[in-house]
Amino acid sequence: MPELPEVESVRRGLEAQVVGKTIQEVQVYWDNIIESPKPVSQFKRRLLGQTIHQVKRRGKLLLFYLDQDVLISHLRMEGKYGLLDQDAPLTKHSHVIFNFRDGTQLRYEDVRKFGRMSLVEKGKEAQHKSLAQLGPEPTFEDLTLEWMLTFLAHKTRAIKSILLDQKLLVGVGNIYADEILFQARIQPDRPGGSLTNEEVEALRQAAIKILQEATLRGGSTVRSYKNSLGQAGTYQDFHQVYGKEGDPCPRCHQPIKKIKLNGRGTHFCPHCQQ
DNA sequence: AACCTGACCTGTAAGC
DNA sequence: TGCTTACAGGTCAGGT
Repeated sequence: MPELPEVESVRRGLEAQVVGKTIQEVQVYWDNIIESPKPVSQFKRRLLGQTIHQVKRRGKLLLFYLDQDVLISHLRMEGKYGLLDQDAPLTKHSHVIFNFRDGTQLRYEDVRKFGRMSLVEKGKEAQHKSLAQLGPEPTFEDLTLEWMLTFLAHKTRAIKSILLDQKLLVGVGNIYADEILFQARIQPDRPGGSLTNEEVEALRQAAIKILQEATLRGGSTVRSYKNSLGQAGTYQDFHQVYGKEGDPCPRCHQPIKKIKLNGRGTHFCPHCQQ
């Protein structure tokens, strides 16, 4: 579910909630969520006694920095964290529980069970396969026009699909891909390599601006997203095309169209995105 | 290498 | 009211 703005909002909540807490016990109710180490008993044992010192983010990944290890966590479509007292009743979607020495617990809940966690030795997290291939963060310093032009050269696949893989830049998912392409006035099915330099620069500006603005608003809540404090985002109130099929385009008033592109619902204005 | 299609899961809403 | 189908903020293994 969450894209960069939502994950960053979760990160900020978690930073305020769990930094300084020491893990006393771990429970796992759905083994497939734990990627490594295997078996899950190892994952649990290694966490015992470690204190959370920092919560960072890279793309859509959350990174919990502990004494010896880094817990890498991806929420995928429906993952959520929450801090509760240890006597609060579990729900049917509570899959991983971190009990702390102070009597509270961090809970990972995930209706679809798509989320994944890995525990890696501190210092080796950048080499982990979930991190090693990631593109730059969407900032003016990291995401340069030169990089984007090089990356996109000769690419034949649709620009929307390129935005969704995390190599050109990190953090974009299905909502923000549509919003960014609308802002940049680029049709989602244009081959990546066919964009002009001006269009690539427009894409760069749109990506940085929209992801920053959405982060400022705590992300978008379309169905179920909440941060670790239980708060919804408000950026959905500013969506121009996502979820707006049939509505008039905010620029030209022609109806917004929804198509399926590479298996993903895709919203755009056929009139002003060429 | 580059690209596309299922598979992973469950819940909700729409269609009949 | 039921039953069936499509769809959902993501990624990856496997195939062409």
